[in-house]
Formats: sequence, structure tokens, C-alpha cells
Amino acid sequence: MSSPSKDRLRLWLRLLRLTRHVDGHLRDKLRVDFKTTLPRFDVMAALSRHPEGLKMSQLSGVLRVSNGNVTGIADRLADEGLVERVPVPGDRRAMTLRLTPAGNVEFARQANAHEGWINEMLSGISAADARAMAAQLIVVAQAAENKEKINDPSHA
Amino acid sequence: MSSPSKDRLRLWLRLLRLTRHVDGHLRDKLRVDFKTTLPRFDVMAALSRHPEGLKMSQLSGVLRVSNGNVTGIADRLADEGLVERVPVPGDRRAMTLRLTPAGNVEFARQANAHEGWINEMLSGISAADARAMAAQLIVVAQAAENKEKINDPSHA
DNA sequence: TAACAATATTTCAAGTGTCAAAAATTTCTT
DNA sequence: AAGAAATTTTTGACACTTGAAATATTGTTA
Repeated sequence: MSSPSKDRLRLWLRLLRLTRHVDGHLRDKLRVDFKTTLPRFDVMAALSRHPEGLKMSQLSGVLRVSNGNVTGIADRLADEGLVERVPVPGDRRAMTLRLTPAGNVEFARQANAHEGWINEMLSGISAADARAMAAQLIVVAQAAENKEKINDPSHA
Repeated sequence: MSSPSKDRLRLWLRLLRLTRHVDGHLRDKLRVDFKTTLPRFDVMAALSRHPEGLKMSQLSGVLRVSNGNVTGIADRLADEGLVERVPVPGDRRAMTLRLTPAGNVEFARQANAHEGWINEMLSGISAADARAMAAQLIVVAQAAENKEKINDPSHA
């Protein structure tokens, strides 16, 4: 009793189970070791990759979360002095969000620990397998994302 | 510049990207097509696999979410007549949650659509590859989960 | 230039999620 | 049997998340 559809469903459930497990562990570690959360870490990681800062809309685009979501997280990070809002010269609507020096220091600590946690949890995969699997996932993800554009009437 | 640790980190980021993509698409479809949410679907799916019902604590254990979380979701599903709380004979503290007949009918519709969505999004993977990848993920997940028990003092 | 559309962000309401503490009940111990 | 400890669930406070509505600004166009 098996079909391509069932096989893919089972793969999805496996995938979900693993990512939820790792995700949950990361949340725990971030909370206990750094008194922060995964969404906050994600925001800081995105800003860390863009030292010049990102506009709020760019940030929500990169993280693939809603606009309003980022507002609240940025508020709380700003309260703690880890990020700052900088006005955009030519456009008084927009704000650029970027890490403060303190934010940079703090994120470096967190990112280092983060890589260690992942390495430990995924130690069941060899480096070669990890590379192979990642390569395969790129193909899968592209297929999944293209699937949508085909059904997206905004391109008609 | 590559290391086993970086390879695994990259794999994790790929994994996360794909699951978030699929996850988001499922949420959209559930919302638009069925006016429901993924957590509600998850609860109903768990109950569907246990027709005799599950105690609240068992349910949160299966779903790996907190106790208090399930309370709220169960409340809303019960309001709509999709699940019902049944007292446990020997224990007046506990409640068994189970699908109502209406809930069963509704979940069957949703589960059918759900399998179709997954099949479509993961169509970039052949059935054979899906089976192979799922098998590999089982190993990875077990390694990840065992890793914790080793560090868990509750087994000392 | 006045009206209208588009863009950038915030605010709002509702649902989801966590943890910690409270409430109710059961079980263990003495 | 009384009291303490353990179990089961709910409640409360806070954070995250979304989609939609509200604000403010910029761009377009008649």
C-alpha cells in the first residue's frame, strides 16, 4: 500500500518532525543560554548579513514573515539597544534597521553557539552527506517554489 | 572555506527554508480553502489516528507542544463541534479529547486535500528519492534525539 | 496642481505558542 | 484517616504571527 503521493507525504512528515525537533531545541538553548528567542535571533542574523542595514519591508521579505511581525520584534530589540532605526534620507516613510555595536557583539556570541548546537544535533550526518542532501534540497525547493508561480495569476 | 560544522549548518538552513515554505503554503491553503489553521489540523490529525481519543496531556505529548497550548485549540475546536471532551471514568482530573462525527467528516476532507498539496509541492522529488530521503532522515532524527538523552540528567 | 494610486510602516484583533503558577483530584505515606 | 506529594488540566502573562485597516509619504496623471 504505497504510492508516490504517500511516499512524499511520509517524507514531509519526517522532515517536519526533524525540523520541529531541532527548532524546539534551538529555542530552548536561546532562551536558557541567551535569554532571547528564535525570531529575535533570525532578525539579528539577517541584519548581520547586511551591515548597512535593511528597510523594514526588506527585512520581512528576507525572513518571509509579515510586516507587522517585524515591527514588534524590532521594538523589543531596540529597547535593549541591540538594533537601531535609522531614517532613510530620501524617503520619510521608510526606516532602516541595523545592528548596533552592542548588537553585533551579542549576535557573534549567539551565532557561534548556534553553529555548535546544529553541528551537535546533526552529527548523525557526515559532512559529505550533508552537502549531498543540501544540494538535493535546493532542487526540491526550486521545484516547489516554481510550482507556485505557475498557479499564480499575477503573472498572467 | 568549508568544515563539517559549516556543511551541517548549511544543510539546516536549507531544511528550514524548505519546511517553512511548505508550512506557509499549507497554512494559506487551510485558511483559504477550509477556514482553519495548521495547529487545528494537527490536533485533528492526531485525534484521527486515535479514534478512542487522547487525554490532553497525551495530545500535547504527541504534538510536542505545551499543555496550555492544546487547551485553547481544543476550546475553539469544541466550540465548532469538531471535537468533544469526554470525562475519563476513573479519574475526575483528566479529560479525553476526541473527534465528533462531524469532526471526522471534516478532517477526512482536509486530509485528502493536504496530501494533494504536499504531493504537488514535493513533485520535484521522485517517489524513490522520497523514500530514500525519508529513510536517511530517520537515522538523523534518531541521532539527534539520542544526543539529548545523553545530556539529560533525568536518566542518571 | 488636485485627485488618485502606490508604497512603507505601524496598529489592531485574533489565534498560536511558551512557561510558570494555580486549581482540582488522585495517590502515597505514615 | 490525615497530610504531603504527585498528576492533570486550566489560567495568566507575555511573545510571536498573520491579515487587514489605518497613517504617512511619494509618485502619477488628468
